[in-house]
Amino acid sequence: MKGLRSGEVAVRAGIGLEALRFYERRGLVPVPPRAGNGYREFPVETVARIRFIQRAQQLGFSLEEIGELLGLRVEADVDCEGVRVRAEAKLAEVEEKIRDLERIRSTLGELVQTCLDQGSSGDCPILAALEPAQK
Amino acid sequence: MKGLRSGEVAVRAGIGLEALRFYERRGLVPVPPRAGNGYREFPVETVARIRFIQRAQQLGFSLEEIGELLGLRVEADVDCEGVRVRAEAKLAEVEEKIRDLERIRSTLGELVQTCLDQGSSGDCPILAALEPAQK
DNA sequence: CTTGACTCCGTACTATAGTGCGGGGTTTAG
DNA sequence: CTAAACCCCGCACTATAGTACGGAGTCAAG
Repeated sequence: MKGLRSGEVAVRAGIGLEALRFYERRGLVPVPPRAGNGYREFPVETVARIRFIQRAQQLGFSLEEIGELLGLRVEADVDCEGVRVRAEAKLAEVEEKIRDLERIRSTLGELVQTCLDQGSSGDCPILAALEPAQK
Repeated sequence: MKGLRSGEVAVRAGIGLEALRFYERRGLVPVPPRAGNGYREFPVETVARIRFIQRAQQLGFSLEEIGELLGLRVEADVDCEGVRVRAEAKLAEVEEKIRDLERIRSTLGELVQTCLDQGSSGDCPILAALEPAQK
């Protein structure tokens, strides 16, 4: 078999044609050889490659980071430690983001509660809280 | 007093000149009158307005949403309920984002742990987990 | 009166992850 | 043989929140 055409790859991986081209330009998907007519002939592994990208994205890695991750998987010898270190860094990032959002959640929750408590008397406590000491 | 000049406003609010122009274009900061020389003369409240924007941003509101929030504060009568409803919606969004990140955190945590457990024997469990059933 | 600081404006660029478009060539089914 | 369906490419555009640039006008000090 000669390989998959772009549309085939896109359908199997569940992405758009344009996204496939985009990944190719970004170097996330190896540039495939061309058939006589200029059509790209993707090796079947390309689909797996794209699924890898999708899963890594779901874990919060950016395309650039995914590129690095893929780069650590060079030739036969995989730099497992490098991968782990990156996963740990991403984990720390995610944890920090969770802390940020928790702070936001509690502030927002308090604001809403205050608003509910006071009923429709006086002025909006939410806007008041956002306002600096009004002149 | 005639009002503040752009640089003055930017310094007091702790933003850049360009950001101020940007907020003005977006309608987040009311278009100020001009002095004879064409310079903008900002009312002092502009600084408070920008601080409002900054705080709302810290709570996760986008500039567009902040625009809506500001719009609810029309004339004398503030639509407190409208504000609360939006705060509640934002709270729900934040909570969902937290849940997403928690899922990510646990997956990432497990991957890292597996990697640490298995030492440097065999292949990288993290990459393996991202890889679909390898051909 | 010149220099430096400040202001104006429109335009373009940054990062992220794609999407959409138009014009062309190719392949396949009827 | 023709028409639909597929493929190619480059370029432009989406959203978000600004930042940067270049040229020009203005203002205050020396």
